[in-house]
Amino acid sequence: MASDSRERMVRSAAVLLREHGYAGTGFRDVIAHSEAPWGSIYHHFPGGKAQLAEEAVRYAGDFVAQLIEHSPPDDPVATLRSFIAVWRQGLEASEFRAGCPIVAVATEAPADQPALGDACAHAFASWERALAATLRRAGVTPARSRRLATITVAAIEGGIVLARARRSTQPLDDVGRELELAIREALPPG
Amino acid sequence: MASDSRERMVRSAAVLLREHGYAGTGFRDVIAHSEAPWGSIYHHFPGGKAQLAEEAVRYAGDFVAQLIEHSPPDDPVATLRSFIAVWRQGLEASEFRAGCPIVAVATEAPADQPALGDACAHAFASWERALAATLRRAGVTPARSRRLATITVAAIEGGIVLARARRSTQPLDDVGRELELAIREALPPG
DNA sequence: AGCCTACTAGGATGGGCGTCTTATTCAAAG
DNA sequence: CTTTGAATAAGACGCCCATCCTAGTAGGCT
Repeated sequence: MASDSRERMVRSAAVLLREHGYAGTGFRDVIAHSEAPWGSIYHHFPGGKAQLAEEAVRYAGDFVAQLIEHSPPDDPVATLRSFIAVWRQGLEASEFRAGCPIVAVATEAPADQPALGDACAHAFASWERALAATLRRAGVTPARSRRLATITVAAIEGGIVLARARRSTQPLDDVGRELELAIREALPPG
Repeated sequence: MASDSRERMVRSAAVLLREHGYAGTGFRDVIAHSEAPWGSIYHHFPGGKAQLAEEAVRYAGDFVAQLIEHSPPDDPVATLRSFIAVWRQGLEASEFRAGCPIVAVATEAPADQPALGDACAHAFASWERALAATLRRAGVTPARSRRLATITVAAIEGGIVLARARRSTQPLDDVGRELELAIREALPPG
C-alpha cells in the first residue's frame, strides 16, 4: 500500500509555492509542513525538486479545473464568480501572502526544466477549456468563447498579483466586475 | 561625479529579473551583465539585494509609465496597443523567457521586505493612473476609467504569464482584442 | 600641494540549498 | 520462516549565495 506521505508532500508543496514561490520553497520546508519523512524525498520524487513542483502544479491545476467544471453548467457568470471567490478567499485567509502556485512556477521556472513550463501551460489551458465550454453552452460563439476564457484567466491571475502587491482585494473585485460586463455583452439577447 | 556603474547595475537587474526572477538573479549575474565592479555593490546599495531590486522595480515601472504617458493623449485604444506591443516585443525577442520584472518581484518578494511589495504596488498604480487618465480624457466616466485601467494592467500581466508558459503571443493577442472591445464599448458614442 | 570623499578591489565567511548515500524498518509474498 | 522491496532514517557533501571586510585608487576642493 502506498503511504500518504507522498500526497501530503505534493499538497504541502502547492501550499508553500503559493506563498514563497519556486526558489523560496525548499525541501526542508515541504518536509516540515507535510510532516513527511526526509528519507522518502528521492524515493517518491527521483526527479528531485522539479518533479515535486511539477506534480504540485498538476495538483493545483486539476483542483481549480474541477471547481470550474462543477459550477452551474449554463451560467458563465456564476462560474466566473466562484472562480474568483476561491482566489479571493485564499488571499484574505493568508493576508495577501498567497497567490497562484502555477503563476509562481511559470514565472520562476528555470530554463533547463521545460517540463515545468509545460505543466503550467497545461493547467492554464484546462481552465480556459472549461470556461470556454460554459460560455459556448450559454450561446457565445466558439471563437469568442475561447478569447473570453483566455482574458478571464489572464485578468484573474494578474488581478491576484495586483491584489497581493496592494494588499487589497479591490483589483480582483474590479477585474471581476469588468469580466462580468464583458460576458454579459457577449451572451445572446434574452 | 557619479559613475554610471550604479545605473548600469539597476538596468541589468531589471533585465535579469525579467528572465530569472528575484531569487534567480544573483549579484554575480548583475555584475557580469552590467560589467560593474564587485566592490561597489554595497557602496551603491547598502540595503543589499532588496534595495537593488527595489530600484530595478522603480526603474522598470517608470519606464512603462512614461511609455503610457507619451502615447496619443486622447486615444485609449492606441495607448493600449503600444502598452501591449512593448511586452510582446520583449517576449518575442527573448523567445518567451522574459516576463515582467515587477510581477517577478511581486510574486517572490520575501515577507520581511515590505518595501519591495510597496514598490511593485506603486508601479502598478502609476500605470493604472496613466491609463485611467487617457480613458477619462476620451469621455469615459472616472469610476469606469479606473476599473478599465485595472483590468487592463491585470489582463496584460496575466497574459504575459500565459504567453510565457505557452511560448506563444496568442494569449496576449487575445487579451488585447478583448480589452479593445471593452474600451470601445465604454467610450461615449460618436 | 594636501585632503577628503567617492569609488573600486577581491577574497573570506557563514549559511542554506538540492542532492546523494548508506543503513534500517517492516509488511507482505513465496 | 525466509526473502524481498518499498518506505524511512539521518546526515554528509559540494555548491552557490548575500554579505562583509580591509585595502587601495582617483579626482575634485581648499
